[in-house]
This record gives sequence, C-alpha cells and structure tokens, in this order.
Amino acid sequence: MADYNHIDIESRWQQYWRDKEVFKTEINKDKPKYYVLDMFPYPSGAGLHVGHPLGYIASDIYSRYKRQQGFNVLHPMGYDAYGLPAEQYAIQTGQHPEKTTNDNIARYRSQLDKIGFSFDWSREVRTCDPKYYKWTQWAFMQMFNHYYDTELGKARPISELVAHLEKYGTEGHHAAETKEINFTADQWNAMSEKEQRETLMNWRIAFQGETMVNWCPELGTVLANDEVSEGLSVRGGFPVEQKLMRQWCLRVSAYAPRLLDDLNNLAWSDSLKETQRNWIGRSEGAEMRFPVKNSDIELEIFTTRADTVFGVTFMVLAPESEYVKLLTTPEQKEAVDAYLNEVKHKTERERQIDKKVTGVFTGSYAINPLSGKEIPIWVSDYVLAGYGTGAIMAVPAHDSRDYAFAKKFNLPIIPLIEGADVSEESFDAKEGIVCNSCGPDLDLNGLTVKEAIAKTKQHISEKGIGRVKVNYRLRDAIFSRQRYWGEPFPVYYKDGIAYLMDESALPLLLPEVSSYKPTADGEPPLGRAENWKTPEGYPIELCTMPGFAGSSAYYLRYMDPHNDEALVSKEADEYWRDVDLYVGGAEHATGHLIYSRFWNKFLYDLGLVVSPEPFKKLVNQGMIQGRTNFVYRIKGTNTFVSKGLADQYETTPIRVDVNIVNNDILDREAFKAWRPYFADAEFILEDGKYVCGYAVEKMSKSMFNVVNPDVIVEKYGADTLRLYEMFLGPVEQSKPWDTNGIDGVNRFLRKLWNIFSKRTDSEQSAKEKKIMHTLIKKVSQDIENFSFNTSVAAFMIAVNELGKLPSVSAKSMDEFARLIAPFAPHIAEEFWHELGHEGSVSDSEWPKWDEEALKEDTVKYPVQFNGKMRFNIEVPAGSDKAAVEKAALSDPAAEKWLEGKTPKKVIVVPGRIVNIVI
RNA sequence: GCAGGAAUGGUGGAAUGGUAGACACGGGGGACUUAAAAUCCCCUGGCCGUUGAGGCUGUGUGGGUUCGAGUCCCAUUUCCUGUACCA
Repeated sequence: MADYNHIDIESRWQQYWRDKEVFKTEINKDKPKYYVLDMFPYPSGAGLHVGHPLGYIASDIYSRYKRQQGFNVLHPMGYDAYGLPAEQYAIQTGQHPEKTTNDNIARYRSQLDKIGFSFDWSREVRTCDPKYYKWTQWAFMQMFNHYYDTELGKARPISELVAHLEKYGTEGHHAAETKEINFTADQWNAMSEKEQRETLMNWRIAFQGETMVNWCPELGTVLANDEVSEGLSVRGGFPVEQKLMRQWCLRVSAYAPRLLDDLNNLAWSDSLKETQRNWIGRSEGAEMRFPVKNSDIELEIFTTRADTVFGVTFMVLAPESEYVKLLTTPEQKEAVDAYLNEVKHKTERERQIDKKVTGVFTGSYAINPLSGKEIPIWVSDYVLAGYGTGAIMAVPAHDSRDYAFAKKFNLPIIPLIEGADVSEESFDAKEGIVCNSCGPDLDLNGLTVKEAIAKTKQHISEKGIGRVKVNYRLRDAIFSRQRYWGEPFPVYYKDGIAYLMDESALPLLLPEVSSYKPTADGEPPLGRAENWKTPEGYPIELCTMPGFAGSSAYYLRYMDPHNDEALVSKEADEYWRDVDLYVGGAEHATGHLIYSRFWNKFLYDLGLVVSPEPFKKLVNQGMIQGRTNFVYRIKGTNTFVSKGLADQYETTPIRVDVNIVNNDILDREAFKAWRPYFADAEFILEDGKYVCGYAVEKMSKSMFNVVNPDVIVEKYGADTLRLYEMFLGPVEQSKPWDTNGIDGVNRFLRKLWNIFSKRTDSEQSAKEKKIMHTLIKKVSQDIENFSFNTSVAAFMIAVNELGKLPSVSAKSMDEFARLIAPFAPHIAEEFWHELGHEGSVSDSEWPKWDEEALKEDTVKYPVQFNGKMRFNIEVPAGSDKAAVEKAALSDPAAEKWLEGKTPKKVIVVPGRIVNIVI
C-alpha cells in the first residue's frame, strides 16, 4: 500500500457515500429506530469555523455507532434560514435575502461535506422554503383556532369555548386568559361579530394583544424576552425600550406548569433543566385583596410572604397599572402625571442602570385587611406591570426593595421577626420566629415563618380576603416581527379585525418588495409589497413571524420532509416519535428549547404527535474558544521582540493572525506580507525564532484567531479533524482551539495506516486478541458515556501496543476498522474495502468484546500500609481474600513495613487493593 | 443578589472512594542521516538524594468522614455560565 493520502481517500469515499446513497434513511419497522439530531445552523456569511462542527462530530459518531449496532438511525440536517443578518445585509446592499441565504447555505454545505458527516441530505429542510413554512403557518392557524383549558390541562378548539360562552357566558369556563373578564351568555350573544372576535383574543393560544413589548428602534422591530439581554438586543447590542403595541402572541404561559413538570422526565443536564426552571419561575404564594379607603375598589396583590401582612406599611402600583388613574386624588394628579411621564421616557436600559429609587404618592389609602390599619398607596417603577397583578404590598422590614423605598420616602418600617435588626438593612431571609403580628382575628406571633405563611393562607381563604395562587415568570411569546425576512402570517383584516385565511391559501408566499426598509410611515417592509391583499381585496398582515417559528417543529418535519398533506404523517410520527439524542448549544435554553417544547405539547394536545416531549436526551456541547496569538512591538518602533525577551522592553502587544503562526512560532515572512505597515518590520529573536504570546478569547474575525475547518481538512484530513476535535476534551466542556496538538492525532492515523499495510493472514494471537478486546470494551463504553476524548486515547494506546507486536493479523484490522468507523469513517472505509468487504463499513456490525480474552492468569494487587502505597504483589486469578492477605503479609517486602508489629486490620478489596493497618 | 458548574504539571486533559497526572502537545536527550525533514527509542509534577537505590511532598484554601479522599460532607476563595427590581 502507498502512504496515507487523506486527500485521495476522503474524496473517494465521500463520493461513494453520495453515489450509493449510503445514509438515506427510510422507515423500517423491522429495526428499532434511533433519532440523532443536531441543532440546525443559521447560515451566516462568515462560514463555519472549527468550533461549529464540534457537536456535529459528536452526534455523527454516536449515530454511526448506533447504526452499526443495528438501529435504523435518522440523522438529518437543515438550515434555520430566516434571520436578521441576511435582512440587514439586504438593507445595506439591496441584495435579496434569499440570494444571500442561498449563497451562505451553499458554502456551509461544502464545508460540512468535507468533514464526512453521515447526514441524510434527502431530508434537508430550510425554514425559508415555502414547502416548509407552509407548516409553520399551518401550526399558527391551529393555535389561533384553539384555547387552553386549564382544568383539563390541554388545548381545545376555540369553537368549544364559543359554545360555552353562548350557553353560560364566562361563568365556569377554564380557559387560560390574558386578563379576567366576565359577561353573561346574553351579553355574549348580543355582541357584534367584531366584538366577539376581539373578545376571543383573550383566550386564543395565538392571539393579538396590547402588550408591553421590547421595542428596538435601531432594528425597527419587536424582540422576544430571550432576544434581549441587559436592556440591549442580543443581535447588534442596540438599546431596547418598552412600548405598548398590538402584537401577535403565543400563550406559552398557559403551558408553564407542564413545561416545568415534564422537565423531570428528561435526560438533560441538571444545569440546563435548572435554567429552564428559573426561566419558567414558578412561585407559590397568595393573592390578596386590599380594600381602598372610601371607595369600592379593591387592590389585588400577589405575595410569597403572606406571613408579613402585618408589616405592610404602604402599597405600590406599577406606573402602567390601570389603578393609577383611578386612585390618584385631584391634589396629587399633577405630581403623578409628571412621574408617569418621566418613567415613560426611560428606556429599559436606563431603568436598570440607575437604580435610583423614585416614586410618587397617589393620595389614596388602602386598608390592611388583617390589621385594619390605613396605608398609603404609591406609584413606582420598581414594581413591574407584567408580573403578578402590577401592584404589591410593601413590607419594608423584610424586602430590600421596599426597604429602600421606605427609607427614601420616610415610610414606617415594622420588623416582624424576633431579633431582626432592620436599622441598616432589611431582613430578607425566610426564617425566624414571627412577632408583632397579631390582629383582630389572626395571631401569628411565635410561629416560624413557614407556619405563619400556611396559617395566613388558610385564614385569607376562609375569610374570602384572598386565595392561594401559583404564579409563573414565564411570559407569553411575542410572535410578530416588523421585518421582511420571515414567514408571512396567513391573516387578513376586515374592518380592522384579524381573520385567518383558508388553509388552501397555504403556503402564503413571501412577496417581493422594492426595499427591505420600513416604509416612510413606519410600517413593516411588507407594507411596500404590491397587491398584498386577499382576492377579495382585504389587506394582509404586514408583520412576519420570528426566528423561533420555523425552528420550533423542524425535528418533526425531518421525519417526513416531503409530505404535502401534513406536517408529518401519522405513520412517520409513530415510527420516529421523538428525538433520542439532541446535540446543541446551551444558549438556546430559554429560547428555542422552551418554544419547541411548547409547540410540541400543543401538537400533542391536538393528537397530531405521539410524544409529549420532543427531545429525550440532550447534550450541550461546549464552545470552542479562540487562541489568539500576540506579537510585541517596542513602543515607537517597528521592531518586534520575541515573547521571552518582551519584559526587557516597553512593548505593545498586537494580535496577529493565528494562520501565520505555527506552534507559537511566527512565520516572519508571512507577517511582513500580512499588513503593508509591517513590511519593513524588524525582529529581536530568541534561539533564532520569534515566539508569540497567546490568550484565550472568543473565536472571531476581529481577534484574528479564526481557524477554518477547510484548512485543517486540506492539510491533515477530515479524519484527523474529527479525531482531534474529540480528543481536545469532553464534548460538554468549553475549551480553546489549539492547532498545536493536531500532529499527534495525525501521527496516530499514519501509524495505524502502516500497521494496516503490514497486516498478515496469520491467526490473531492471544496478545493481539487481548489488545483488541480491551479496545472494543473501552470504546463501546466510552461512546455510551459520550466520552469521546478517552476513546481516542484508547485507540492510540492500542496502536502503540499493536505496533510492538511482530505481526498483526487481518482479523484485528477488521475489528479496528469497524471500531474506528464512527470516528474516522474515511480511513475505516478504505480498510474495510481493502479487506475485501462489500458495502459501507457503516453497515458493518459493531464488534462485541469477549470477557474471556481479557482474563489474566494472575491479578496484581497494590499493597498499602496505613493507606500509603508500598509494593505490589501478584496472586493467581480467582484467589480469595484470605489468600490475597496471606500473600501480601508473606511477601518479603512486607517485613520492612511491618516493623515487627502485628497488623491491626487487613483490608482486601477484590481486584483492587490490599491495605494493611498497623 | 440568586441559581448552576468548574478549579489537577509548561499546555489540553485522564483517574467505578483504592498505585494521581492515562493519552497527547510542548521541552530535554539519543538513534538513523553528509545534512535536514520524516521516523524510532529514552526522560519529563516539585523537592532531597542516588547516578541501575530510595525518600518526602503534591489535585485552589481550611476543616471533617474513612483503613484509604482529586473524588464524599462542611466552610472558604477565585473563575465561568445563566438570570435579575419576579414581591
């Protein structure tokens, strides 16, 4: 055989896989299914860097392994093709986002192909493809046509709710709602169609609502909560402000209890589950009504600290609360209006940065329902309109925010826990013995906080002052985007009221527009589309759907990607069911992974999918960071000093392209050619070399530390890249990319190649068999545990050991080819065919290890004295504890450590260790 | 602030409570070669010692449980990730 030539081998086998459609998957009821999914990428203009394929390589190894184990493996790939960067590029250049997107997809595809993945490309989906987004639009229509029954805990057709309203009005319905409204059947029946449709928005799962939204003026669009971080847009980092707008929303909040409970059944990492639990944010408390003095208004509040009602010294309304208007007295009106105005002009960012305590008194008083005391009602922006009821009872002694407010406005502070010192700060901990809490019909003094909460809850329910209530932090998802590059809504407006189009109108194609900017009067880009009307002339919705719309059910579409009749056929869904293994980044914890679960549960309620959860097991691959190289320029010169000598000069570190640095040694000629102003650079060397410094940073163009997988594949081959990415460390862990170590992996493949070339037809010797079966066992177990770095190490050990043998049999090489096929499929395929097999090695059977072959004649025991390792003994296999103990004590080396004493105790752990206690 | 995770050589990282540092990179030495590359062999946590001995010490820090702790428990520091006026 010739030398190992990765270019020839890899292109040949990739061609073979394409020609023979080796990875095309069909339903096969004779085989168990296994569904391995990667989070599909957004094809950005920058292309892939070496960090992106990490998860894809891991999932590819796993799916090839499962396939060799006899599973029918579904392993698809596609593109999350709608997104902001393509649209912004379109605004700048006028190029259609579809063109940009297609170009980027082509580039991604060619990069992915070079790595040798076992994707079934016949199932590719693109979210911007009308055949695909037809089903995104269709799902939206189903959500529009359903409401959520909180008692049954599932979605039901809106027609059933309408039937209830016609008969009973709102009395006794259990629909999850935007806000509580009440009317009788007669009132409902008397409503006009327009009124009825507007009212139903209160219950539909996809509904239009006036909500406070995250409005990003720079991007000209609304953003979902997970698209905003610290008051800035995640994409672009532009300021985001709060604005009241009429938007499409999805009633995700209705599913909060199920989204929370079902987490327990998932094989996800604890940290990811915890992130979702926090995001859903269940809190158990009480809802309580505080009557307003001289009025029949009652203020409803939510609290988790029912035990502190006796310490309520004032109440606070959110500025947006509708009670503000009702409770402001004429004398206070001017001050309140001024305050509201001031708050309105603050952005979310400003609100968060300056945590100045502000507020204003409404002039009204409420009555504490337990103590009967009068308490003033204030307005402040530290109370959020969107959580609970938009009003709070303030307990300054035991809540730090209320404390700050009370201090600023000189409101009384009553401590309620024995021994709590509230002269400097509030006592927030939920512990201690309650005091100062005795009213006309309730005495909490002497109880623990926990007991007091329970007793108060019971009391207020009995007295009808309030009720036990569970609140969730999870908000409804805002589903409109004022953008062009997204799915159009199958919605038109008649008399200003939204109507769904007929299903036969699907897919509703995204129209062409003359420009991708908002229109002059501030409408979304679709406002420029000509003839954006139904045949009857009704205007069509101008917003498009957000990015998560298309990515929420794509895993279902892969099961049956070409079906024109349904999102997924019953047959395909019942066979493939759910994703067995999902690999992707943890950054989707509170976005995609919530929305997808919600979407799946909705379809599950409708009986359209059989699995209540989409992703059984989930692995979060870590991020690959960049390893930036630095050169050190002596200040005021164009002379660069090597790292080891840099501290002798006053230098400025400058980032240098990692691609002109090898093992931290700078390629000086390439450096001079890199930038014109370095052309006449001079160097101060150490040992004739220029050594660069390094730091770990995010991999990005601006840091000059991007490593392109294409370059690695060309130089070393895809098999080397695959093995090396796995060898770097655990898949779940973030780590810097360092090309330096890659030679070791490449060396291993060449050694393997040489051993293969010299194989003989002789029998597999016992020694060989032992090496191979140790390897089979180790690799099999490691793959199951997703511990690919240690598998790669095991391969290296095996090759080193095989290399020491006088000869290696073809049988061992046969086993080796099958074992390494998931990791390095190209070289494995080459071996497989050299060995005379037909078909792909990915269809070969996964080898099983033989415990017999691993057995030793003797067992080695480390002998410890008082836990300190001293010497080793060897005993025949199968020796019992007494025999091992005897062998240890009678070993000549034991005498020295026993020092003539009798051991107090001897511990023998079979197969492990002997510890002698003296 | 809260929640979750992590901390092991010069570097990436191995270690079902049982000989810490597998495997690899880097470094040092040697073989082959006119030379270089490639390849192969040996050494490589620290300290003391020896120069075919050996010993001590060592997994962020301080305690604890155990015959035995990198691993379990408590406290603490630092770092990373997520989240944050959520009442």
